[in-house]
Amino acid sequence: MARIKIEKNSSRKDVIVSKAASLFREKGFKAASMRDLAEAVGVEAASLYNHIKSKTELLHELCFGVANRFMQHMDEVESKKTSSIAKVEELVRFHINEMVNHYEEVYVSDREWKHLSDPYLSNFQNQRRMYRKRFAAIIETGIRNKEIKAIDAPTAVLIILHAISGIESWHRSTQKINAEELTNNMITILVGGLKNV
Amino acid sequence: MARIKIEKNSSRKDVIVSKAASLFREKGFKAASMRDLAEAVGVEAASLYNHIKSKTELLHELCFGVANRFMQHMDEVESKKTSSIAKVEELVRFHINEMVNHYEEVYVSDREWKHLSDPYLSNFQNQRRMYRKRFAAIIETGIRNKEIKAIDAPTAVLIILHAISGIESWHRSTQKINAEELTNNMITILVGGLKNV
DNA sequence: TTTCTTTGCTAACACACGTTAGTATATTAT
DNA sequence: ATAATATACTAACGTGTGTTAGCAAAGAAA
Repeated sequence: MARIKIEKNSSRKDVIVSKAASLFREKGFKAASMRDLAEAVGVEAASLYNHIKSKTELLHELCFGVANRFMQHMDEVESKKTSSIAKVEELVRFHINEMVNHYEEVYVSDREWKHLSDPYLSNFQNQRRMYRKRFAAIIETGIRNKEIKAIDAPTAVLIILHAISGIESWHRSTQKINAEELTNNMITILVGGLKNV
Repeated sequence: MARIKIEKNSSRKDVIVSKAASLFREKGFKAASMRDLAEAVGVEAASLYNHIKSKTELLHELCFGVANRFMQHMDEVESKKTSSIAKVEELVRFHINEMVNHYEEVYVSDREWKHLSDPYLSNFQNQRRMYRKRFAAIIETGIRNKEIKAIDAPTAVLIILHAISGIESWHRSTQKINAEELTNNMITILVGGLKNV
């Protein structure tokens, strides 16, 4: 009888959620079927329901797992007593790091949240909006301090966040530069471009 | 009997393709059903098939329509005798313009091409790869000319293209700055950030 | 008006989907 | 060893999907 193999400190549900992340990333939430997922896990489709409530729950788990990590990091950054530009850089570094090392979950959370349903959907959208506002507020402070160029802060946030999500292409590309180099390049362009000189 | 209303110089198929764009954008290709589309068009689902071959054909139409426009523009830009930085700016302006004025099609082409199937899929992916290579080549020339900062060109392309696709968020946002202002802000950050000073 | 073509309709098909019920088999606790 | 629990299986359900067949009505051409 096939059995889901687990590693230490991880439940069978964790295994399912993780496989779901890579499947949802590859095919999209709607196009990925529970039978696909079952096959990836090595079990029959019905068996999955001993561990999870529904397909949608998997999406919740992924989206809010990612959202909570980002929110918590924002809390930490805001409470620091560093310059605005340093805060921006730390936020950007965190984003890049998440995108490089937790690619599948972050990607899914970013692209597939549309398929959440209320009240989760509204909740998620609010968190996103809030995160971006807080990010923009940091940039605006930097502009007032003359650390940062006088630009439209929401537009800058939009550019930064989407640019980072472009690391998706990096993951797919065959001739990858290494992760550190990628990070440095992105920091140079994104953060360097903001600095007042 | 309901009839698809057409405007001058446009077929009924055009109407369907256009409605498909906004539906695919809103729900995603897989989640949007032909019955949804039929309702948006104002007709029964089966009637659509008097004008189109399949659901997938709609996606082909959208993806390659967009891809061809971008490719043709790249041809034009490459053949000009202007500086590299001017070429980059023109490419960026074109992208922004397309994203602002043909939002739905461009968005769908960008996010839903995964659901194409071979040989269309490979064809589309190749076109994308080529486009990016040609974009990167322009930047590299600019670097050799000392017009542009010494950065990793493919990374720069990745950042630029994804940043622009972030205009999606601008479309969804309630307090939009106007399109011209948005364009100027993006040009400032993206193109300005490349220039060697 | 009559004929031909276009465009719409209803009905239905075959299939893939998420999920549940009921049951068997491992693993863990007593 | 026995009982209890966790996990897997097979079978099937209802639903929604893309699409086709066959027929009706509308518009264009004669």
